[in-house]
Amino acid sequence: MTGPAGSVTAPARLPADERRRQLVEIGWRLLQSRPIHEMALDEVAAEAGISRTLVFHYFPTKGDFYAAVVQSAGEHLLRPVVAPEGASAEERVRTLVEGFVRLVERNRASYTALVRAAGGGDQRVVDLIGEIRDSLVPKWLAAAEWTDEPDSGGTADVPGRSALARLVVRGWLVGMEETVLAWDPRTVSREDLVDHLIRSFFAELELTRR
Amino acid sequence: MTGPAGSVTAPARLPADERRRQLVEIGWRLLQSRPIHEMALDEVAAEAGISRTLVFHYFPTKGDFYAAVVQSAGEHLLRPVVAPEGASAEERVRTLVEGFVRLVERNRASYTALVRAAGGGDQRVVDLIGEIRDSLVPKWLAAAEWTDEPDSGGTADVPGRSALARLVVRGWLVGMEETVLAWDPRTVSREDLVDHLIRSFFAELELTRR
DNA sequence: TAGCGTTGTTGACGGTTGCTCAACTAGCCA
DNA sequence: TGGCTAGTTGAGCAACCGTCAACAACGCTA
Repeated sequence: MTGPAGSVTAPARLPADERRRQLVEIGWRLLQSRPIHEMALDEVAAEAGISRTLVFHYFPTKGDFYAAVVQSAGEHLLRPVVAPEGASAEERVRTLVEGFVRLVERNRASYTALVRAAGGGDQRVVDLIGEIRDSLVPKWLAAAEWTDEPDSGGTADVPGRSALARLVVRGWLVGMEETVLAWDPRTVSREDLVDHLIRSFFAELELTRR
Repeated sequence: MTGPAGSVTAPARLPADERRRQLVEIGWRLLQSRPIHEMALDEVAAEAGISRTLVFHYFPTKGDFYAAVVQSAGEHLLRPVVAPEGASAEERVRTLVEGFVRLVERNRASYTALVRAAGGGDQRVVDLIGEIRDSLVPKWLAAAEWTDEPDSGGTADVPGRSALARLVVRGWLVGMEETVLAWDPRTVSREDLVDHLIRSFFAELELTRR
């Protein structure tokens, strides 16, 4: 009903990759206002000023489109959360934690939308979010300067204690996600939250040592 | 294609509450084989041997039905996880952790289905899962014999340090959920997992103390 | 300029599903 | 017999996913 956002004239003829990017960008924008399974491809098409059929031309199925959106969203959201190069373990972890808290503070809608998408039903999307989480584990382990004990006998088949560490860090990350999302600044100060998360991370890691 | 599970004859005329229970039970069963938003009410109706319309008679909307299913599932799954009365804090927490691990081991499909439903889109369902999680927090705090420090000045408006404890436990619970679900017995032994979770819980709690 | 292939684009159609409405039917009591 | 209550249903509407065959703009060659 409302005219297309960009050009008011006839829908421009776009090269494939640009159209793809445009659609993903629109999907990402829409995802922030409604849960993923309530976003109809009709809406996306209308927003882009093209026919629904064209969307299916670029993304053979709804799930493919959602997967592309989630993938892109994950990258954009998590890119700014990085640990500084030359700093102590404590300082690096602090930077990561604060980066994440800031991310949630600034993009709450986007982030919950992304996480919520994990349950959206489409298996590809669920797996994708799992992979994104997995990819975060080494980042955090590296920030804490955690090194696998070489004498623990870790191999591909018989992993050492690091398997526990990775598992634990993954769980801790999800817990932190939940904690920050459920956090109410009126009952717990930002400082207390960040401090606790940092110490909690190191404590958790230390517990896996023996 | 396959005939109805129960009676082969004409669909029995059931009293309202029984029909409700039957439908919820069917929904619960179906939920274990497919994600929640892929479960069509058609299927539920067919399984019960009644018309789709009748389902809408009992549950005015799809969301209402899902909410009922999730509610019931949550209760059934978590009921057996309880801490023994006269035991040490350590022993009580150990029982809870082991109860939960056993729950996941035995009902992996059901449990993932339940958790996955948290992102299913319907706001009622999301809230419901949140409430279920909230309801677990006091259970775990009690098991650890955690008492709010009376001098910390906690009131309804200005909660004491216990607000942090509750928040942290909530996050920890979600993390544990994730950890146990992602756990692979071939790389981490059951014993190591349980031990770590117990110590992690107490450590986390202790960290909120100061 | 005409011809032709490549590629972005579309309208129309089919099938499924959430949800509504008016009506039918089985029991039960006067 | 009549009538009320309560469980149940078929038909139909609207929204949405996905398919198919065709149209239209652009580049290339002659």
